[in-house]
Amino acid sequence: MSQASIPTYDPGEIEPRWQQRWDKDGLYNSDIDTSKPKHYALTMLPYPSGDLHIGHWYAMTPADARARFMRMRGFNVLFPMGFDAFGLPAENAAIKKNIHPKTWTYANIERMRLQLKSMGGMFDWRREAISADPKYYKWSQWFFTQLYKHGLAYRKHSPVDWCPNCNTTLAREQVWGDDRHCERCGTPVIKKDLNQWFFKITNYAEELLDFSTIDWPERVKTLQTNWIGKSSGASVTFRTEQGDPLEVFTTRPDTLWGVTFMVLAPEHPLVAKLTSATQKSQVDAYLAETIRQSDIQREAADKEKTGVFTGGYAINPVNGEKIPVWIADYVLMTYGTGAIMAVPAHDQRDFEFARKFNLPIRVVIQPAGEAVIDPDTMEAAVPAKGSMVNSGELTGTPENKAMEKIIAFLEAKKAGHATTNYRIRDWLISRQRYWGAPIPMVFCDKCGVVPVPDDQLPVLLPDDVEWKPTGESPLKLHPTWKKTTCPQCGGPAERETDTMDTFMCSSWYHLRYLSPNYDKGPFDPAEYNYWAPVDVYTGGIEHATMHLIYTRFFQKALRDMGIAKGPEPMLTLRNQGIVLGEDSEKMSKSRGNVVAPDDLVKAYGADSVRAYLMFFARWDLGAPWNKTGIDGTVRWLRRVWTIMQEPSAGKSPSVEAEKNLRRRLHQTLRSVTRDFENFEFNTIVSGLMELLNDMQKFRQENPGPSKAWDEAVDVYLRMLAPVAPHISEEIWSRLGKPYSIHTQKWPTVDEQAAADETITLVIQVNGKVRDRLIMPVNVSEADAKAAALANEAVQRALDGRQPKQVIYVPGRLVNVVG
RNA sequence: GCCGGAGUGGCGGAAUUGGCAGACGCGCACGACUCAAAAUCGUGUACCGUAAGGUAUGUGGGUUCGAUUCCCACCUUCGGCACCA
Repeated sequence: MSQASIPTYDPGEIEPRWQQRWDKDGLYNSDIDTSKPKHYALTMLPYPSGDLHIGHWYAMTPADARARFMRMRGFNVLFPMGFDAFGLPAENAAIKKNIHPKTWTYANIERMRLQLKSMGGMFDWRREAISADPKYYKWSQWFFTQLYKHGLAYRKHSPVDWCPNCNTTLAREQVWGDDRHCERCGTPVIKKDLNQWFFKITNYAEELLDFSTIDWPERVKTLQTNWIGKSSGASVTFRTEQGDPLEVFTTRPDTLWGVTFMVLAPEHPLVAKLTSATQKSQVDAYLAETIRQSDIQREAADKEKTGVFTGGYAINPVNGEKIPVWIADYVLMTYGTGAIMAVPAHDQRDFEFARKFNLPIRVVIQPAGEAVIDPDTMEAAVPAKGSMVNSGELTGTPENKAMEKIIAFLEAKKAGHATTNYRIRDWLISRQRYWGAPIPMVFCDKCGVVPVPDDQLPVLLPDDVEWKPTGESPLKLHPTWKKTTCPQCGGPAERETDTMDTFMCSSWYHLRYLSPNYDKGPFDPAEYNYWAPVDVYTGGIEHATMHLIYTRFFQKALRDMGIAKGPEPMLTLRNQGIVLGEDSEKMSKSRGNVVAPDDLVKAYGADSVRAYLMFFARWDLGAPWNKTGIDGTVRWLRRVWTIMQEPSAGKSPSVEAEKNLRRRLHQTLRSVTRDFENFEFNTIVSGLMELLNDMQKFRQENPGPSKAWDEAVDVYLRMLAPVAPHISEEIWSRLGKPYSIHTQKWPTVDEQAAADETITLVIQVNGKVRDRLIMPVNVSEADAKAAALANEAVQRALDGRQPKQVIYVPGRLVNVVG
């Protein structure tokens, strides 16, 4: 057989053929097998938007390669796939094209499933779960009622964020940026007062800060930590003149003697009672103005302070002083207690307010050794670092004792105590949209709010609905759907007409994958006990303070309700970056810079696309797409194709040549193995490219039969298999090796073969490289130093000077200092 | 303002623990094959310099025999948070 008899590499023929074979053989079915360690690998489930995007490929193919690697390493790997099928885009597309959201969604799923299959992934499709499927959302609803029964779901009338474009409320996590825009569509949100369902994620604020049992990226942990926003301080209770308790939260209770006024949020419940007759018209005018302004205007940090005096006073519990109470919109009702004690000497915001309204300023913290601060001439609040002064019986307390002493003082006076505040708010779960899981609650005039009993779940989403948005839940406008009977008393009742945030569905999908058809519970306990938790989770960082915080909350809630075990749902998390368009901008249809994976597969084959996506950027960073770059991986796979299949004929290699080949082979195996473990996909491919270059050179010089060559081909194909599953399977089969390459063992590094026999000894003078010498690996220190000192380039660089010192790093270098 | 990521050739990037900076690939240039082109193969490719050599990992310092790597102070950029008490 000559080279001419090796057919041309034709991925278009090879790839579908193997995909069908694997499918037919159930090669990627994962079943419980207690004889093997399990490995649950998961990528964030896609939304069925219509077409598989290059971003999906970028997320999924390296994850698939790693799952395959783990399988070859002897793990029983589960790598499932499904669809986050509820959500707004379905409704929006349906409105635009006048098709039912369900039709649109399921047609897209069909399409995307085929596209996913073209990737050659090792998905176990028997485990596919679709969140819009009643047998799925039955359990989303069941979880809702469970949370309700355990006091973790509640309904509250409050001001909430509303997206006027999406026509629905949003959770705080789904409102982004300076201009407080909707995370989905970018429209700035407005406030509305509505009765909405919430999940008590705040109950878990403290526990969510604990990442000690999981291996997650620092970035995600930081984002979540910032989001949770823990601050420690004290709760201090002032009293109004009328005797009402007026509680504030402060991180600096040691500045209590510096309080010269108090400020309430305009919405604070005590405002009306505190307002004096003379101030009433001013207060009312301010309240009216505040309501008129948007949140964005109100919360702009650079805005000049505004506010009015209520005419009322409060008593400072530490010294009995009577201090004026103001209202101002820089105090937010949504944080702390909606009231603050103002310490203008040591807080810049309070300082600005005091200067503007001529309120007194009193310094109560004095830095050691600095000039005494004059409140009349100071131009900004001074940092409260130093000993307490002007603070009654606590005057003189040093900084490091201040907190401890003031807390004890407050507790003794029963005026306050140490406490912690969190920025995170409860998760608003209600959505005024059609294409979601109905919230399974019933309102009865007699019995109040009643959860739908388990045996009446799921509460089915009706198909015959006017799903165009009106600002009201489409289910509310359905003529009959909401009418029901009370599960408790049997009397007439109405259903909740809001649907759930789709992040509810995605909070537990990793559990549904385990047994998507199980009907006695959300998941089959046998499957759960074997597979859970997720070992490796991969996806985008944009979910750091949405999905990734919700799903952690969900796991903790399930654990506390006795439904699941363990504190965390996903043990290891890795984020991929973003593939930008060739113009370095985010890919979008309107920019016309979208790269379509289908076209790439058609032009180059899935294996080349997979390899290129792993190779072209650091996976965690992403990069702009480069059209010509893929030629590199295409050429590489073509060369693999011919070199691996070239029959042996001619001169056989020397023992030395074989030894060198094996050394390179096993060194590469070592690095590729390590890189797979570390999610360093780009160097896996470059390592394989380098080895191929070496193998090609070897083969050009030694085309004859060789055991080492056969070994190299065998090991090379195994290493290639996770990256390029089709071509490796095809060559493997054409070489007459047993089906399937994907069930073969990952090769073991022969450390002896991988060991270097010679080293390149770097010869430096004063840290600058002057020469490189090939030396035996076991060269003695004396010999290495002697060789360096005798070196011509070293002598030239020394220029007659005597070496002061000679540094020897075994196996690496000699540095002559002189 | 606070927190975090990232700054290395024309481009994407590589460099176990502080020890050969620029692997691998793209692009480019030249050459081979070809009537020609594509494909393929080969050679070269950080910068300055004819060379010896010198200069280079965002900037400026420091530690060290030796720094892309460690420390300090900055700059740029991306992301998050922010009148959060």
